[in-house]
Amino acid sequence: MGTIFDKYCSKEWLEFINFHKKIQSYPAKGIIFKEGDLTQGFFTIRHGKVKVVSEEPDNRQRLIRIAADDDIIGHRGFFGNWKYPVSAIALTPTQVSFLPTEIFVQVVKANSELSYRLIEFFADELRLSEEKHILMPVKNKLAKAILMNYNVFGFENEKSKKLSYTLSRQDFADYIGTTYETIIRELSNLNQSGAIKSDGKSIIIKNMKLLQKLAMGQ
Amino acid sequence: MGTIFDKYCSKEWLEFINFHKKIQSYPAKGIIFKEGDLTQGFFTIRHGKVKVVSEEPDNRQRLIRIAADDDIIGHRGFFGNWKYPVSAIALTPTQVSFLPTEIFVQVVKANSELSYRLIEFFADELRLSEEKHILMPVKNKLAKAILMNYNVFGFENEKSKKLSYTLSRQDFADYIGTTYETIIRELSNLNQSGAIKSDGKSIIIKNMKLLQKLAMGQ
DNA sequence: CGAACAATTGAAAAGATTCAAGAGTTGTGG
DNA sequence: CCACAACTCTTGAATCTTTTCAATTGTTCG
Repeated sequence: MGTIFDKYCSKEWLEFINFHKKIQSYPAKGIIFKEGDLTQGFFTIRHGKVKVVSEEPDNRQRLIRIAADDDIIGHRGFFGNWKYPVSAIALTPTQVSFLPTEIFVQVVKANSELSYRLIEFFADELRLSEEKHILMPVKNKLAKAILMNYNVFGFENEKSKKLSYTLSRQDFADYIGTTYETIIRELSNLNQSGAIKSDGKSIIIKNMKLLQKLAMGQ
Repeated sequence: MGTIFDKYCSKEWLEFINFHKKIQSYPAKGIIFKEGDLTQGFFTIRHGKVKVVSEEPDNRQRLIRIAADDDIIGHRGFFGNWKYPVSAIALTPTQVSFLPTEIFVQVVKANSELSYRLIEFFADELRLSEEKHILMPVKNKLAKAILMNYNVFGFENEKSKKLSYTLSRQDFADYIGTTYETIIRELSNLNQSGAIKSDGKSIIIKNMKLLQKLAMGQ
């Protein structure tokens, strides 16, 4: 466990990081950073749940990613034109560690193990992003999105199999690239096929195997 | 100009690379590496034109990327489960430099400037991939695809404004995620609006401004 | 030349969007 | 603590875009 820094920096550099990092808190719906802002730094989530979104030309929102404890956010603002290409918004009350850009760059350039892992991290993000291009009916994409919701946020408890935090219909729609009406209809489809039980806002996973099958496009 | 190695490795390491690299040639439609194969190494294109594709569950093809002289290919096979997640296929007769995996990893770990640039490269690839998720009608996506075709392969000559190599209807369809019939229909749309002139297989860009506007979703 | 492949067009069908109207939830101020 | 506003969720019907299937023409290469 722990963040990528904890795992791949030497003790000395970790102290350097701890000296420079700032702890910041945000309420639900709080904006951690905003698309278009100059890249100030790099964030790791201490605890909380966050969505990363991007504003579309047609002022639709696109949900890029969700993140939870120990995940990093803000990395897309690095290495390019040094503006955040996306916004990060807290879904629940969230506490983050903030590391200023120049400190981060210094740490990366000095820790070859860390920079090697960062290549790996970006390569994984790239793979995930490419996977989203696979063409499937909304039903299958939704199954995939629910599994992502589970993978990142987990269950409330093992027994209930209820997601600890369920994305809104609109968030699912923004992730998949469809409308919330369509999400609602497909959600009730998944209900009928017994894959899930959607109870008001929250979702209970009834048949994980089926959901995984659907997510693979079958 | 030159490859990422030429630009960011010391002279000594470049000699090391030159000692270990192998020059390989492929005819048009030749397979440079195949999805699912264990990652053998890393390629830079000496000259030629290449498409990177992935096989879908529904045995459709997805076109991930096109690449030309000095571009790198095969990098998606690194840093994960060490299998190529995609195939690379020559579009025209192509010559590549091949660098075995272990040599590449050795070079990356020893050249911090190179590894920093590789993070940058992957971050750019990620940005490009994310951009493809933006929802647009096929017409606009096609405009974007034609511009990509231009950006990577350029014109035959500045005067004619004819693409030096035009992707097939099927390739455009595989890139955008639609059918070739739809591409044909939208291509004739772009013809009528005066953005392009499609002359048999090849495309002439008539109105670059209009094409760029469409590509931005307007 | 002829076979294989690439491009084109039309018509019917499928899937998703849009618009519209209403029900259920949640949070806040009086 | 209730009431009202704001927000989220749900359902139905018409419409639109794209796909699918089918038939045909054009092009290229051995």
